[in-house]
Amino acid sequence: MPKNLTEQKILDAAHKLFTHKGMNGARMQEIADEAGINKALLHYYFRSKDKLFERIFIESFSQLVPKLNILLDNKKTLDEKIKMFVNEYIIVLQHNSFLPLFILQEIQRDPENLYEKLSSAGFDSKVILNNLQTGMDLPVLQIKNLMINIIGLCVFPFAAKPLLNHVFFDNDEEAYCDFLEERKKSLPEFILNCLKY
Amino acid sequence: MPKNLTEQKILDAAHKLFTHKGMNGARMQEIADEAGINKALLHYYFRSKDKLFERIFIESFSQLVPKLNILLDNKKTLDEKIKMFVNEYIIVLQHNSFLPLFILQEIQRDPENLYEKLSSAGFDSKVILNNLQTGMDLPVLQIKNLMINIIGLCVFPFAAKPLLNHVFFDNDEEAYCDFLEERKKSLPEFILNCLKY
DNA sequence: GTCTATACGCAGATAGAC
DNA sequence: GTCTATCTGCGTATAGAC
Repeated sequence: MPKNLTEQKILDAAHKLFTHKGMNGARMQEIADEAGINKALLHYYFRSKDKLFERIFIESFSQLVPKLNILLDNKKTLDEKIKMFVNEYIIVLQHNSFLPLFILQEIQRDPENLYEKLSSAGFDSKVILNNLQTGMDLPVLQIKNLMINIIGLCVFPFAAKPLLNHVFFDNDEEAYCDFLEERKKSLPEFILNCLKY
Repeated sequence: MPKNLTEQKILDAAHKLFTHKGMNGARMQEIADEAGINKALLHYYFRSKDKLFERIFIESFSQLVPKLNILLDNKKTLDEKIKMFVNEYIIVLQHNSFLPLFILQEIQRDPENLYEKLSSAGFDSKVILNNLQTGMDLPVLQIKNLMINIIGLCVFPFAAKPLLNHVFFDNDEEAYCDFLEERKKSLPEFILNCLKY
């Protein structure tokens, strides 16, 4: 819980603007307006745009990292892992529609920075890959492929949402929500089917 | 073929910078440097940054649109359509690694603008959906789901490339190329498997 | 066509009153 | 803590010489 109300208003406004427009697209003035305060106050609380962005970005992407570790839970079968992972991953994204594109932009803008954050958030791809491999008995490359497929399938409908919603659902927001809701169930089936051959 | 060499050098430079950094991230000075010419010359040839960007963006994304119409070719079976589409789509992306994120950023930055361009490039989702539906006998929602899956699976490895290459291939560029090459074959199988149940 | 020099505006950041 | 006013630098764009 943040110290006071102003700080929280700034964080909320910054979250909205940064996730919608990215680091380069968002303006400090816009953030101040959105928060209903003055530009100078932003700097009083967070010193610089970089620092404010850093704060928002870490808070946002950190929500996703723990979900990856669902794939490590040895008490579950592969089926259960995938179902639970997809479900929880999509739930986070439903509450943060702009997160995927936000992260993708950062992947491009400053990859080195992101690797460090991933590590310090407790992500280790080798552990996950090893774990999956002992449970599945497939070549490593196929496991990598599978992970990329799973994540891509979760992420893409959000990253491309404005376009997909227009093309496939005539910009009907509710229809798109239904579509995502349905997808939480159908996607694990889609993925698991591919593994049965 | 452009009128002269300078114009071509500018277009090449602009293409590189815009696709790597997006409209907001790219700087006119950088583009001029990359082209080995002066900033003023950019404006002499293209008047404004907006106009230059417009030119590059249309040229880039137009390469992808025609590929979507592969799905309309009634001389092919569904299997063949999907195989050919995935293959050709990925080939374009291999020659334009930054295209996916470039387009995703534009989806966010100015969606309205993009819809118009899609239409004028000859894209009509309803025609494609209708065509697929008569061939497949599935509910419309499932067809939409399928299309989103196919495109997402093609696009994601490129949109997230810098991160995926680091996490799964230790930044070995060649390994990542091999992975994409292999994927051109395995992806259609992955998708078609899901449809056989 | 291509350059140098410069105008102009905007965005991030600071100074200082309250 | 919060404001107004202001500085500084950068990025786009233009003027004008060659």
